[in-house]
Formats: sequence, C-alpha cells, structure tokens
Amino acid sequence: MNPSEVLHSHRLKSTSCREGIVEVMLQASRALSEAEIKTILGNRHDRTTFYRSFKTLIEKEVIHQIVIDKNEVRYALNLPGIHQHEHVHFHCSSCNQVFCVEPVSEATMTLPSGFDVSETEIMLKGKCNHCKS
Amino acid sequence: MNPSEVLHSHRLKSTSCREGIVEVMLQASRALSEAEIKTILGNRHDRTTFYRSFKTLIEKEVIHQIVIDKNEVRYALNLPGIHQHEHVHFHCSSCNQVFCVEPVSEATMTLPSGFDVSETEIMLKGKCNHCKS
DNA sequence: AATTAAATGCAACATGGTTGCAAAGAAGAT
DNA sequence: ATCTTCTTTGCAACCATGTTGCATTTAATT
Repeated sequence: MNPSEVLHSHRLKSTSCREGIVEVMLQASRALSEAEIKTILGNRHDRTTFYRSFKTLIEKEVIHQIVIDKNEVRYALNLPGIHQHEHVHFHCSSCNQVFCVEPVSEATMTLPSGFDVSETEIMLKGKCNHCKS
Repeated sequence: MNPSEVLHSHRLKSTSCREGIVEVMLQASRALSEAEIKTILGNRHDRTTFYRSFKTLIEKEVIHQIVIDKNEVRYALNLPGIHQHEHVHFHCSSCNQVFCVEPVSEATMTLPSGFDVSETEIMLKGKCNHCKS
C-alpha cells in the first residue's frame, strides 16, 4: 500500500503534503505525534498547508487520534481490517510509547437502558516490558 | 465539603481563583470544560492566574481530565471514595454530555507479559437515553 | 492540451500556553 | 493582632498554534 493508493481509496486528491504525511505514517511502526511528523517532513510544507492536510486526513478518517492526555496526542493510520470502533491502546509512562493492543473480550459495561454505544476506546497506562524496573 | 476544605486536604493554599474553580465544580453535576468554568466565573480572574490555578489543581490531583478528543476535554473533581485509577465515561455524541459509569467488571485485556497496568480509562461513545432517536 | 474544482502559500488575526517580575496576599510564628 | 516568609497574583511580553480570506497553482478529468 502506497500513499496515493491510501489517499485515493478515501477519495482524496493526491497532493505532495498529504502524500508526505501518509508516507511517514506508513513507514512508522508506531503512533506519531503531529510534531514528529512535521519534523520528519523537515518543514517541507507551509504550516497552513500542513494544518489543512492533517485536518482533512482526520476528517476523512485516513488517520485517527490516540489521545493520551490533552497535551499528548498521537496519530495512526486507519488500516483496513482493523476494528475502527474498538480501540485498545497501552501507553508506557516511562518510554512514552503507545502500543496497539488487540481487544480480546468485548468489555461489557452495565449501562442504564437506552444508552447506545457506537465506539469504545480503552487506554491502559503503566509500564511496558522494556521499562519495567 | 466546601472549596477550602477540598484545597486544604490537598495541601494547597486557599486562594480566590482556586476556590472559585472548585466551587463551580462542586456545584456542577457534570464534567465541565475549561471554557465553561471560565465563563461561569465571569472572567473574574486574570487569564494567567486562571491558567496557573488550573494547572496546579490538575498537578495536585484535585481535578482530573476526561478527554473526549483533542479539542474536547472536560474536568471533574477527584472526590474521595471514587476509584481514581479505573475510570469509565460515556460521551453522548448528540447532547455532548459526559456521564460517569460505574465500572462493573475489571476489563481484562491480554497483554504481552511484562506489561504493568496502573490506570485504565474507558471512553464509551454513542447516544444517551435522552438523545436516542 | 484545455478545463475546472480543489489545494497551496502568504498575510493576517485570534487564541492559548508560558515565563519573569514586582506587588499583593495567605498562613504560621511571635 | 501583627509580623514574617513564602506563595500567588496581575501585567507585559513572547511564542506556538488554530483559523480564515484570497489570489495563484495544481491535480485530474474532458
């Protein structure tokens, strides 16, 4: 899967900035912050263009946010075949990495009747196997 | 429980801005955004003061964030007796309210060995019983 | 190659995060 | 109650980021 394929499959024009972002994310094996992506691209694009491209990619669901907290947000590609509506992530407080975890059992919560859940996001925080002291 | 009791129990000086914030949050029956709190306080405080007070309240764990997404963050008091390390929230995409949900069963995920979970945050998104069409 | 709708780059402005510093205030000691 | 000390406040100032308008350029179709 290359950048323009990704873009076209979402009915987006293939432009240099969008392709750059998707390229970086395809090659990264982990979720990246916006700043990391910008740095890797070496400020090759105007900041407005980057801002708008990024916004589009989120709106069109090419990529999604992984929010650790208000000031710590990562982004990852929406790859086909991955459950978009039940995310489980693990954030290591030590090395700051985010790992995707395969959800094993649908977490069943008892909700008041009439509540319809369309999306479940689970964020686990702690130490990963490398950082465990 | 009044604002200064809350502050003192966290070893924080009781100041007008901090008390205002805690007061508003004690009276609110739901999680509020920073902007809502500011508005209710009627810009009575300098923005730097508000900023620093707010930061302190988070750092000292008087309040905690509930992150819906990058641009949608709510805050709620850490009340004694509430599980701080296993939050379950429900966000209604229609009325935009956040409900606290009592976690029923500890959600057990299969993690690679060596992963230590110290905090679990679960965000359910969908429609609440009032907004269900 | 011509057409057309969309994306770009730039300027400009708004907002929010952040720091330094002198003045004001809170809380314990006298 | 007053003094003392440490903290917080308010202001100015700065920087990063979000956001929009608009003329120019570009992608992708005819």
